This record gives sequence, C-alpha cells and structure tokens, in this order.
Amino acid sequence: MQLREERKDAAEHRQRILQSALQLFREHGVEQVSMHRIAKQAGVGQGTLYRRYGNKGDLCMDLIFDSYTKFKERVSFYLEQSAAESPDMRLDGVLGQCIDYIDDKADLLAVLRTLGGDQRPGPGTVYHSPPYRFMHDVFVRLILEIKQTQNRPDGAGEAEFVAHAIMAALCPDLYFELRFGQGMSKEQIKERFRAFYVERAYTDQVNATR
Amino acid sequence: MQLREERKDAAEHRQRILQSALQLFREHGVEQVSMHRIAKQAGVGQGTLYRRYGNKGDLCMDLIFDSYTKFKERVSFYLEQSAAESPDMRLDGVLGQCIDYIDDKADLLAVLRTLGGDQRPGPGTVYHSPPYRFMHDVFVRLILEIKQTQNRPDGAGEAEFVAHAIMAALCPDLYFELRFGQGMSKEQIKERFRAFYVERAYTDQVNATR
DNA sequence: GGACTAAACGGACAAATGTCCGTTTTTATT
DNA sequence: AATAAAAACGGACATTTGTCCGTTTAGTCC
Repeated sequence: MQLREERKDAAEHRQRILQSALQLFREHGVEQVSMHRIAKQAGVGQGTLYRRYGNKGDLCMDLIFDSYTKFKERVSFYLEQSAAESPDMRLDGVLGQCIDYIDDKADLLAVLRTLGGDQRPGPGTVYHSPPYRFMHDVFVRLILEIKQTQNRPDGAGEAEFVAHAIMAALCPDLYFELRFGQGMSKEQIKERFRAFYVERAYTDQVNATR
Repeated sequence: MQLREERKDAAEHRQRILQSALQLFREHGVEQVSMHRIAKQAGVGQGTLYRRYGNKGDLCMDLIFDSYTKFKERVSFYLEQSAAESPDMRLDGVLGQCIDYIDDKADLLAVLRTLGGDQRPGPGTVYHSPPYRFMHDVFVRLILEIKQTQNRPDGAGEAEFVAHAIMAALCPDLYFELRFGQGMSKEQIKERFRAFYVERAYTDQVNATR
C-alpha cells in the first residue's frame, strides 16, 4: 500500500467541520467564531480540528477552495478564448473577474490575508501561496504581452513588480474600504482599475505605435 | 481643574514600558515578545500595560511615533522646498522617502498592519488612521498636480483611487518580499516605483503636451 | 476473523491576549 | 495637613490559539 485514501471517518469529520464552520460564520461572522467553538459544534476534539487546519485561515482556504478552483478555471478559460483580443482588453477582463471574485468572497479572503501565516519573507507568506502565484503569473504574462505590443523591452523583472503592484491593490481590505467605506459600487471600482492599470497602458500603446 | 497633565507615575511607567519593549524587541524580535513579558520586564501589571496600549500594534505605534513625526516633517519640508519642481519629480521624491522609511522601520510597521485593529470598514481600519490619511492626501495632491499639468481633468475621485493603489503597493510586507524574498536592493525597488508610478505618468505628460 | 500499523482522535495543557474590579496613589482643594 | 475625586495600578480571570500525547479506529495482510 503506497498511497492511502483519506480515511472514511476523517472525511466525514472534515465535512462536519466545514459545514459547522460555514454555518457559524454565516450566523455570527467569521471573526466572532473561535476554533474551539467550531470543534465543539462539529463534535470533534480540538486536536482533530487543528491537525487538519493549522489556523482559521487554513479553514477558510478550504471553505473557498471550490470557488477558488472555479475562479481559476474561469480565468484560464477566459484567457484561452480571448487569446485573439488585445492584451489590454484581456487585462481588463481578468481584473474584472478578480474584482467579481473578491466582491463575492471578501469576508473569507480578508481572514485569509490576516491569518495566512508568517510575516517574514520566504515560503509561508502570501506571496508564495499557490493562489497568489497563479494570479501574479497571469498578470506578468499579460503585462509582458502589452509591452511586446508596444515594442518596449521588459527591464529586468519590471513586469514582475507591476504584477505585485496590481495584486497589492486587489487586497480585500482596500476593496472593503472602497466599497463600503466610501460607498463605491463594484462597477465604479472596476472602472477605476481599468482607468489606472489598463487605459494608461493603452494610451502609451497608442502613442508608441504612432 | 480642567485639563490634567499625565500623572508622574504614569509617565514614568510609560517610559519603562517603551524602553523594555524596545529592548525585548531588539533582543528577541517583535513577534517573539508577548505583552505579558513586556509588562513583567517593565515591572508593571498586565492591566497597566493594556490600559495604555490596547495591543502590540498600539505599542509599536508609540515606539515609532517619534520617527514617524520626523518622517512627516521631512516629507512636508521636502514638498515645500521642492514646490517649484515638476510634480513628477516630487512624486518620485516622496516615494523615495516612503521607501527609505519603510526600509528603516519595516519590522515595526509590519506589526502595525497586522495588529492595527478591525478589518471591517469604517473608523478603526488602517485607511482611517492619521498616518495613512496623511500620506494618502500627499499622493492625491501630487497626482492632481500631475493631471493639471497634463490638462487632464480628474474623473470623480480618480486621484483618490490611484493614491490608494500606491499606498497598497507600499505595504511593508511586499517590501519585505521584494527586498529579502527576491533579493532586490532598496535602490532597485525605488527604481521600480519610479518606473511604474512616475515615468508612465511622465510619458503621458510628454504626449499630452505635444 | 485476528493482528498489526498508520492514521486519526480528543481532551488536557501551555501560552498569549485582553478584561475586570477592588485597591492604591496622585493631585487639586480646603 | 486632611480630604476627596480622579486616575492609575496590578493581578486574577476569562477566552482564544495552538500543542502534546496516550488512546482509539480504520484499513491491510495473512
């Protein structure tokens, strides 16, 4: 026996944990629910809960895993089927999908960021998590495409930086602030991202191709 | 008696707390030092410590208050004495000063962000803290100046958004990652900020004033 | 079915954060 | 100097996170 399946009891417990967490989160808000309470509600021990999920962030990660997978697929699919479009439009499209996703899952995503692990650099930071890497990579490619269209070479990892900058602006906290603190609509926020990250690039492109 | 001064014993305790915290932070790293330990080291009770500083973030805030004040003054002074320069150059200058400051205080600033309070929008978030407001305001003014130079009107709060975007990219965590995770030098990071936030604006400007 | 092993269990325990409240000290007033 | 109110004190306590380890259970092999 080389690779064992997840044990039946373990699988059942995970379902119970996820369901209990979801219910409690909905009822009392993510921040107000302790791990202890989730374990109690699910009828499992502390250790059982913690062995599976090292912290609330891990748990949230699993809670949004399905939706994240779908998000990832949507983005990948969009990129494939829009391959013929201009990279600017595609950047705009991806940004729109990110914002839709954040709008949908903002509360859980915010917890992820806060409880996601170390602050120190290296593995364990958000910057090395698969979701971050995935989106960062998508942005890097798009930016490189845009630069290529404009015949502007990429100065040693410039696109890498810009992708980080975009990701930073996409943080759920800021979205919260714009959406509810300042009362902007989702569409208004998308428009701002477009104006700043896409249209400026587009302007450059127009000028560069003259 | 209308306004009382801070009591003598309280003032002394605050000094002891700050000094103890600073020493312990230096010795063991900010994350490794508990509030309990700081209280013990300072020879005061838990309650005394917590009444003054609601959490470690508050304490760090006080620890960097002096340096923040100086930073603020440096920025204000720079803006005054560079009033004749182009807004692009001034934006670059301010960005440089921010990065210098982050580089200097990265560890404490990172704690501030993590432990700074609520995630929910409204007062209590980073976005409403005086330091954030101050820098955000500085960026808004500079961006408006740039737009004015280019004869581009500011579409309803566009500058506000861009300022948030810049602030987001200035988060200590990302700086850490670039600096130590990816091994970039401080100057390289400054160069990236300049290239993305200043030179692109400058390119636009050149084109717009043709 | 019996036995063995790896995985999972769960609750006690440790450590940290943050609160509460009876007690002490400072300070202004007389 | 006595007094009283305001402010500060401090440690016990509650809550939460996270760990440890002896015990139980599912899956496999015979």
